[in-house]
Amino acid sequence: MKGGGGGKEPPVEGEVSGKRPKRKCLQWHPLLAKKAPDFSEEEEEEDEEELEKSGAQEGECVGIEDDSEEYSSEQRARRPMNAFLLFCKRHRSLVRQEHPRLDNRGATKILADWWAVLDPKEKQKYTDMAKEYKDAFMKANPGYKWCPATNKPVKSPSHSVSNARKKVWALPSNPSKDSSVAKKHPKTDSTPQLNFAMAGRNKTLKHIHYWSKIWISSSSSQAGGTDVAKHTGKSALFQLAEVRPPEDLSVLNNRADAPELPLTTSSSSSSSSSTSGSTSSSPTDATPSDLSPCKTLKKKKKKKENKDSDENPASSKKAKKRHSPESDLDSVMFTIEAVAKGAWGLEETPRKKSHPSGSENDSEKDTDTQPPQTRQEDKEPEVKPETCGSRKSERSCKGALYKTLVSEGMLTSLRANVDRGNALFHFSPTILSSSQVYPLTQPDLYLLGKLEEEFEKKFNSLPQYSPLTFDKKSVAVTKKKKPSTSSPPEPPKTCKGSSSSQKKNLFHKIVNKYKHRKEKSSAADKGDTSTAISNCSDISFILCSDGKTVPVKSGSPCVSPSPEPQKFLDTPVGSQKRKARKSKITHLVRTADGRVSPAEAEDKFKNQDEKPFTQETLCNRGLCYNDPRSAEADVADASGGLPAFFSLAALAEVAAMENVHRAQRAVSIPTEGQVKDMAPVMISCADQ
DNA sequence: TCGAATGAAAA
DNA sequence: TTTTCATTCGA
Repeated sequence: MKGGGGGKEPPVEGEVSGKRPKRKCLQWHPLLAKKAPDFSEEEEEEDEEELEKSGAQEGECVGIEDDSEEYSSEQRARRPMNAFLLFCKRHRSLVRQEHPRLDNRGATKILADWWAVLDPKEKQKYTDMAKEYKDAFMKANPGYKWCPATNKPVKSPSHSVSNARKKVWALPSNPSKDSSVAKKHPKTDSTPQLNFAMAGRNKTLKHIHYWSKIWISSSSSQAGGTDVAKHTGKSALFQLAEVRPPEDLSVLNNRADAPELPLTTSSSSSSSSSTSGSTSSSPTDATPSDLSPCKTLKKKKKKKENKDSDENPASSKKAKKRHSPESDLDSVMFTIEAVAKGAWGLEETPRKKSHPSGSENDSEKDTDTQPPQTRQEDKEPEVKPETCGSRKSERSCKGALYKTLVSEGMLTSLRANVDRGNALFHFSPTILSSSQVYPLTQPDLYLLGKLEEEFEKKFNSLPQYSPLTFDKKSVAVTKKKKPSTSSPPEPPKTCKGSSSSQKKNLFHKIVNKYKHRKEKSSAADKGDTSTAISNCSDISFILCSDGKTVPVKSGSPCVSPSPEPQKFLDTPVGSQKRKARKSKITHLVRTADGRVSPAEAEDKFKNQDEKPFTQETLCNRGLCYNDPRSAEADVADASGGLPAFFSLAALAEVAAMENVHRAQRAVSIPTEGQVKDMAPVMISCADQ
């Protein structure tokens, strides 16, 4: 089953261990941000050690292992997945199920098709999730750079950066070196140390805290959170518990007054958008930890270039650097406090869970099954917070929480996740094991587990469409796209000439791409012939001259921006995207008079061939595909002579509102039937 | 290790 | 404007 999709990273990674897996970046985990166990077991162990160290030592950095150094250096968090990737992750298995023989590439194509067809609303869900994910990530890793840039830090494996090790959490900061980066970070060892100091469990806690909030908030907002919410709350408690260090505790005490959780705020906002921005500007400025994640290496070029120099983190600058650990602690403290006050609970509002919880008493229901203990525990969660005020209590709380979790089944789930390894955030066994050794307490683990679960739940909550559905939809779209192969577009690519080699690669890629497409398309065609699109969403988006889009229901009349032919936005063009720059690619659309611009036409025409369905079909179905990407679709229309509308996914919503205003000019969109009659309207991206 | 997709960020 | 890299995993 689905398992296919699932992945199976683990095995591979393990092997890789020797080499680095492809991914140099560690997978980012909300909690651990850095520690992902991507690497081999050994690495994992190292990680553990690191963790331990950090945790235990907290301040100290001890280089544990040399290896670790490398490791550490590499330890960059992996960049967060974007909406599409989330979508792929969620649906790849389905695709594979349907098309067992299909390789990932093929699956990816299909997914792309699905994505293209995906209802904007649905897409938005993924987008939101991605955003949330990213925001959280950024918070966790303030200085994170997607691309190390030039960097290259990449260090060759050989060299080790002793510092790196230390850093572990810290900065991997950027080793980077790049000027830009470097500037930001202080770089020096000292820095690392600082970070390091923070690190350890504090950091971990921080992350946890952060995530808890985020998820909680989100969960609350979303339905997903039912149980989760509740759990989350607990998790908060856990956090408290974790803060075992007397210091922390003391802090707590001090902080008693802390108002609400700052994090909370942020988290809430996260949904909106502020996050990243806030982050950067955030008071703490935490830049510090940037992990330069990606820096990775990957690229060959870079590697060669290399790195050595890079290594050093030289960056001196660092004005920002720092993120004070304190701040982190503070946040934790706040959280704790809040928890103690019970605020947390409020926030969480785990109400959903409340049902159950509601019982705590009610819990019995669930618990019936379970041992009596469970019940007690259930209650505890809520109660605990208060209790937790002091250390002792905390511990007790932990225990209680732990129990609770167990009783609730969290534990199980956690394990399950681990086993699966598919969780959105992978908890590697390492972590688990580490937990034992490591300062992380079971509760911590649970907490993590919860978070993960929450995350996963969210992830799971994302709609997952049945292949059939997509097939139907996609079929139409797909066909359109795939056909393109016939003519080699241009390879577009304007490559700057960057390196000839690159060009070659590019060229090669393109060629292959085409090949695949052809194959694929053919295959696809075979497979699905049906064109039923019934499922398709009926909403289309029209791009306004100003670039905004207006959503329209196929059935209902709409306004179009201007009668004039517009250009299409640069929106990406399906698979072709990579081939040609969006901007370069012209989508053609039909103007009112039905003409299509030549260039555009070419591309489209290519596609046309294959596309079986005409607009009618679509229209009939009530759908108008306008995939931005699939210019082809347009083309198809062209061929069909039917008008096509382009739907813009994401932005549409927002734009829509505005557009509406503009509607005056807009031309109403014809219904299917109308459409037929009407000449197709092209929408141009450019205002011109 | 590449590739296939999309998307976000960086150079 | 172009390049990287995030996920997945067969080839």
